[in-house]
Amino acid sequence: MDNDSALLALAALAHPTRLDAFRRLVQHEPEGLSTGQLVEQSGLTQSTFSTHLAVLAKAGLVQSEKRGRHFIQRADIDALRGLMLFLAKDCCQGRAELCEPLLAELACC
Amino acid sequence: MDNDSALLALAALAHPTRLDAFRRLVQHEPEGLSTGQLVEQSGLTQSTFSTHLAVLAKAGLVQSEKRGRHFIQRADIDALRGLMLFLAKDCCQGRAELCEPLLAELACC
DNA sequence: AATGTGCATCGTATAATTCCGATGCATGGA
DNA sequence: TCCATGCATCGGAATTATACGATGCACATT
Repeated sequence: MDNDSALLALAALAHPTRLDAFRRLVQHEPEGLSTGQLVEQSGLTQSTFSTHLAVLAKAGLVQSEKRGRHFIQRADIDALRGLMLFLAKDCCQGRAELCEPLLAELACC
Repeated sequence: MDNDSALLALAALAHPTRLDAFRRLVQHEPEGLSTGQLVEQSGLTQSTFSTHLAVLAKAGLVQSEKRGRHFIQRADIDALRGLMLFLAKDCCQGRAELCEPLLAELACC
């Protein structure tokens, strides 16, 4: 993941509605959720939520698959992983001692 | 790190100038960099950069320490770690299989 | 005490984001 | 074929972010 992609991903997640939707999608991997279900839970208008979804999609964090009349939205775990690796590089490059506590905490899951 | 703090941190990093400054500060841990050095490299006005720095500080990602007439800025690695753990929880909660590749890639550093 | 340096903050102009209703398009069912 | 559903997209209004110059304050030097 390059700098621009990371910026897109960070901006996409830096909004309550989008962060919430993304988390819900991750929790519903790998089945995904329909756009309607996400809209309903968000409390926003369908059109408003649709633009939020487009931001997540443009950042590569969410991918949609057409299933009949519905769209199934799915979180792209690889993209999340890419973002985390990008952030990790910031603190790990040449200085592993900064990241070891992170690895220790991650190991618990 | 709770949801609101994560949103602040994500928004703080979701800007080219701030992401760049934060990365430079991480690379200069633990000595830090003076505000002036950061301003000079950013190519922006001192006042503009100062507001960016305030955003990072409000998000807890950067802490400043007064040293004479200068301010030494330092990246808060714990805050970065907190953000990464927050993101990791999204993909690891109850589903470790999603995170194992992440751990494998992080292990290299 | 007087001056210069380093930074925060205020005021303001411009750009971007966010939100909604309205509209349009494609699909599935009557 | 005709209608209803699910979603994207357009247009516009309100809010927020971004950038700058000007100003003010604190500290160090002279």
